[in-house]
Amino acid sequence: MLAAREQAIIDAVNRLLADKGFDAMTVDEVAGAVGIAKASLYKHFPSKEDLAAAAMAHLMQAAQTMLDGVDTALPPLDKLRAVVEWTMRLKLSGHMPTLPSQNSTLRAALVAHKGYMDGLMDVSERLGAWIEAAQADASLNPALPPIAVLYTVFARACDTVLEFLKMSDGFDDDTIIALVMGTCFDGLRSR
Amino acid sequence: MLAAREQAIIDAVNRLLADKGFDAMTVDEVAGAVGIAKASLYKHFPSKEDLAAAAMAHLMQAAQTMLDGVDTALPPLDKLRAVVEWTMRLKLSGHMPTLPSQNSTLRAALVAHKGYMDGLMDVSERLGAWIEAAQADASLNPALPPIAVLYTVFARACDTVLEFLKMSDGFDDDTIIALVMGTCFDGLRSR
DNA sequence: GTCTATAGGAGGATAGAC
DNA sequence: GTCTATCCTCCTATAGAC
Repeated sequence: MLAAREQAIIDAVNRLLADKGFDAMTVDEVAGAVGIAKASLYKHFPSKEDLAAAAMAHLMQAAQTMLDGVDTALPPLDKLRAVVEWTMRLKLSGHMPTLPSQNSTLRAALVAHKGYMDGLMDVSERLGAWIEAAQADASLNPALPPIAVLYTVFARACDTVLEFLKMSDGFDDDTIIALVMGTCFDGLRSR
Repeated sequence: MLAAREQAIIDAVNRLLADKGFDAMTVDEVAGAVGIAKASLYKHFPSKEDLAAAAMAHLMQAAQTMLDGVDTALPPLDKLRAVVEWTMRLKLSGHMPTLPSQNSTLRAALVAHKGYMDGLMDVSERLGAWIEAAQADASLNPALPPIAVLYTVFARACDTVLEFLKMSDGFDDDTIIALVMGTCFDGLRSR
């Protein structure tokens, strides 16, 4: 009941963060989307930053669930492909919250949020293991530092190419996914 | 004299936009950085959005100058590499202004700014010609729609991987450039 | 064109009743 | 825990003197 309400709040924050970003999102809008008063919102979450942190923690949970669902029999490179595709579909469908990387009070709220940090660590470690496995079987370029690969995967969540291609009509979501998956794993050059 | 002052304003805006982004940048900060009163600023530029548009127009001019300087004897793919490298070095050095892509009043100011739009068109067309030439000689993957390649090049200006790698110490700028140039053109997979 | 001073409004957060 | 009403700070923009 209380959990259900808080989940509704987090869902609204997720949508608004994906739509307009943290700065443009107002607490009034969140309250309006949930259908409660702003003061009630502040009984559940003490600040706007905490709202965003809760949404990001929820995103990490979703990521963990997705990782759990990846077929363990797949070659490691294909596991990574599945993750990148999931990330991009989330973004294309308007469910990927975006945060400004420069805002320091926001970063403070994020690192203070145990659920978010634990989720992020877990996701990073599991992806890191797949990356190293993919480099060990030489399907992934072994010359790349694993951390650079990890960040490149994470960056698909912020990729402006997706929205640009979505606006320049003529591409449906599947085509966009195929294109950006191609440039991500195979690069721009001919093979 | 007036031009010099306006150039100083634009330089300050450029730095602040690169540092904190449009929303976090305040007009007071811009005035303070230039060393004039806020009201004086508004005699030169009628709104905060116009400040940003002027900065972006200046960026387009810089891009055009850079394109002029690219050796015409280079193969088209290497011309594109030079552009991507220039973009990333600008970002790493803190001179790449970043604008929120969702802000509608800001977009209106941008499309209303003739200098910016003309510069953007010119840059896009010249890059487009290089992209098609690189696909014609098969150095660039001919299966990719040129517009997708163009956006992928533009996106290097917003790439979060650069700042992430810069923060996770152990990489200097040249190493970061080499890594991201590699993933951009050659992809994550082994060749 | 520069300044000081201020209008005007948006938005995060809170008081206090129920 | 929900509401209404309000506080207060910050920020864009302008008025008006010099």
